[in-house]
Amino acid sequence: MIVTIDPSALGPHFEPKAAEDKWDRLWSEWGVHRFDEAAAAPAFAIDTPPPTVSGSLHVGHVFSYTQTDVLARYQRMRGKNVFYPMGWDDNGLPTERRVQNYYHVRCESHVPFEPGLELRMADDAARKQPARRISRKNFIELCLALTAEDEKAFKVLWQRLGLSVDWSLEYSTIGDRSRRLAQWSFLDLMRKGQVYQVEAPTLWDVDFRTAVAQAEVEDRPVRGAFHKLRFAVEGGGSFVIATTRPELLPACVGVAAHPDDERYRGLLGKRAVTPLFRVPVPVFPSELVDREKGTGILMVCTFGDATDVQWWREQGLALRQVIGRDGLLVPLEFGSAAFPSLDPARANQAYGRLAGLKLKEAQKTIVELLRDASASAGDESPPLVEEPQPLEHPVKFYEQGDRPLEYITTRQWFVKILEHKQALVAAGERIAWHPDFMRMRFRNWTENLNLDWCVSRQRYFGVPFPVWYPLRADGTTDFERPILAAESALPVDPMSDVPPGFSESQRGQPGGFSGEPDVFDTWFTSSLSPQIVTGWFEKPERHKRLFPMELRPQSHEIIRTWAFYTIVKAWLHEREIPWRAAAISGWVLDPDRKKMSKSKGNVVTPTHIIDQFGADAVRYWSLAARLGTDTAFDEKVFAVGRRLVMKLYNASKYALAQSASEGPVTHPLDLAFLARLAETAARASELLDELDYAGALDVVERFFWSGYTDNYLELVKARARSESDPAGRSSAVSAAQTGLRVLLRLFAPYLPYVTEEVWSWGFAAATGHRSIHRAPWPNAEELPSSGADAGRAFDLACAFLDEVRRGKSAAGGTVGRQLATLRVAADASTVAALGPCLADLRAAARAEGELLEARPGLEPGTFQVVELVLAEKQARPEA
RNA sequence: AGGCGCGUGGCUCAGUGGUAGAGCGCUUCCUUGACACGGAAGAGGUCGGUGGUUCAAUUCCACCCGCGCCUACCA
Repeated sequence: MIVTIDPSALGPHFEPKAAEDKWDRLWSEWGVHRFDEAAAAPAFAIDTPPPTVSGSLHVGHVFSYTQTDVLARYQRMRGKNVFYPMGWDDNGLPTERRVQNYYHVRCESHVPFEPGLELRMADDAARKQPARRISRKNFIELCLALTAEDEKAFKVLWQRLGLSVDWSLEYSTIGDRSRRLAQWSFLDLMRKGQVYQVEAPTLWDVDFRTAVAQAEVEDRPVRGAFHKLRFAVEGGGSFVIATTRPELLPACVGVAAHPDDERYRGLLGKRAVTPLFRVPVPVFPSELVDREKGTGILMVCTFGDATDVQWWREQGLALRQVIGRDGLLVPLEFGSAAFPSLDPARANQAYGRLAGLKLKEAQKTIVELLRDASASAGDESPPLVEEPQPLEHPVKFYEQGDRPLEYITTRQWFVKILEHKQALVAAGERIAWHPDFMRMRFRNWTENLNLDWCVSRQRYFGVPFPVWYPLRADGTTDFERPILAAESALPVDPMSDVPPGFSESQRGQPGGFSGEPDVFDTWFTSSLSPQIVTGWFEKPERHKRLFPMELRPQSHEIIRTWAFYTIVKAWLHEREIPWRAAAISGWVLDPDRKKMSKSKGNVVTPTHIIDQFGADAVRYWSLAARLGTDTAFDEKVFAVGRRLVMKLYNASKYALAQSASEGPVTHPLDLAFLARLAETAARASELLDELDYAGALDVVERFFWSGYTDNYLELVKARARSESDPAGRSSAVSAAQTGLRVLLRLFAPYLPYVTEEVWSWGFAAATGHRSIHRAPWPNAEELPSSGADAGRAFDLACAFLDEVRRGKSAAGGTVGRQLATLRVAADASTVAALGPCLADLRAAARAEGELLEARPGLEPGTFQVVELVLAEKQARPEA
């Protein structure tokens, strides 16, 4: 197959923007990226990460999403029916925060709904006023409006990058379908007994006023101080504990020491008496106490940390919750059964100073109180033993929060995961992680779980629980008998919808009902992305066909959240893994090797980079980076990508400008070239099958530069326009174009625009595949079978040319310089092997005569310039 | 503190049980007929350190050092 085009009709350079606009339009028109519901071809389903649209766009998005796209495009060319959806993760706190800031509003559940409320972005003047209070329904409307805008911006970027997403499969995690499926998931988990609600100490963010899950917690180093407090012992004596949280002293319900610690053995079983509040608390032994830390004996409070919760449970200690949901110390009265004190009047006086304070203020105040008490107690037994000693220690924060998390007793819904630990670890082992060591992240996290999954959030913009509660005759809520929504009614909002068998007038009335005000953790919905896209119970046939999905691409920091919860859901609902393979991408780092993030202000926006270098070049940068590897942002790599695009464009222009009569590839050099190309294609396919797109790109690119443009095209240039050797000419042109046809397809997943552009010049019509992206991936059948070392003649010719170029350069000549004399030595087998290629070698070297002479002793395949004489410089003949 | 990953030319990164690779940058040269948004040639590395296994180690093993990430660490 020989195609001849008129190169003068083409511009000197590839124009990315024009090509991108044109092909985006045509691909959409032709449905190139559509999943075919009816096709018999095997499906390849990709569980794309729905990006959080309220974040800002940056090059990190470009990076990982392009890496997914290249695999989608490859599979499509392999003939797979590629299922490549895109979703938007819009529900959750980031959106709430963005809406609050953008419109300067706050959501309050009791504020009545204002129909038709329209707000604009708040200006400076508006921001000086207190935030406007609006209803939950209005607030959600604003969230939806703003995320719709954000989603548009993302979609524009995805399209500019050439992501071959099937946009007919677009979804969002707050959309009707996602809400219905999330609520259905909840009902299914209820049915299976995998979800429960309990009133218990839970990780709580006092600013957002919501519970959070273990996965959303991170440690941050915080400056604090050890305070040494003296406790009295009932019956006489005293001891000193060390604490970083003296403000929890009123919540102290016990004292713990190590059972083998000689210093405190005598105290075990007695009761200690707290300073200031004079509350007697039990002293008990625990192996968990670190004898080296502090004074080796500590106070147990409700609740300072996770160990306090554990001791409280194990020892059956009293509950004295002093921290409120808002992070302020709650008002309370000592002297009752819950707050016994040997001196209630004094305790109440002390606590009176603390109630209503923020934690930090409370700490300051209590230290003052202790100091005063110490002054009046004299040297004998001061409650505050010495001045606080500063230290830095890790403290748990909600990852989006600003103040430390507290354990606060609230009623929350949990999904059982602890009892499935082993099964979940086993499920993780069945997934092919790329790179493989990422499976360790999953295993470590899963094995070390110590809390069930808290799925309820006291927030607004999220998927509501499909649950109501009956109200007793006395108006109290009966949480033990939740009323579940009917499956056919989903999605429901219990705050505005009415449970079966009730009427709206009974809302909040004794004997009536109340809606569950909480929403799901956003991961509760996001973890259903495979079910959302495949259709699950709505489209059981399609779900069966696509689930488990083939591929989940995502980055490593959300293995413990998104990957983990998705595996949890697949297991709990269907005893299945959600996908067969996970491709874990790295991060984009700024040039100083810091992770790019909006908060650091080091974000590079992708749009101007695409304007400057073109989408293909930007894709090249993303695709040269291997899975799991972080990459520093470096504009030079975009330039390299652009260079490749230009080279591909120009080499194609040249190859397609050749003409010859149709004829088979017969020349040994051409056959050898195609043999090496066949090996390259085979190797690239192997690597892509292992998801190693970067390795495949490296292989293809190397062959393109060095094999195709630097050497092969130079070697056959003369023969390809020979008037005297029509068969040789046909062979050369045919091989050069076959090579191009293969290389273009090998590059197509990486550089979709330039390859499509070139393909359209002639190959589209000649092959009958109007888009290269639906053309078959190069396979062994279309290239001459490569026997053992079938490519040797090509390697030798390249090595010869290399040696001649070196010799010319050393002699002060340039590549194109004619040679008066050229004699090159090689061993006899090499000379013999190159016999049929001599004419090509002469032309490429710009030399006459025999060129090659056999010399014993030389390594086969190596060449040695014996004599090289530059010809006189000739004026170029006028054209 | 544990786990994982990384340490290769100035920079970014491939790679391999048998005399070190690429791109960028650098030096020199070239507007030759696909390409100056290009091309040719060249300089540049005791492959983090110390031991071990081996005929042979940058590659395998052990230990150590440095960096990064994940997890744990709130008394």
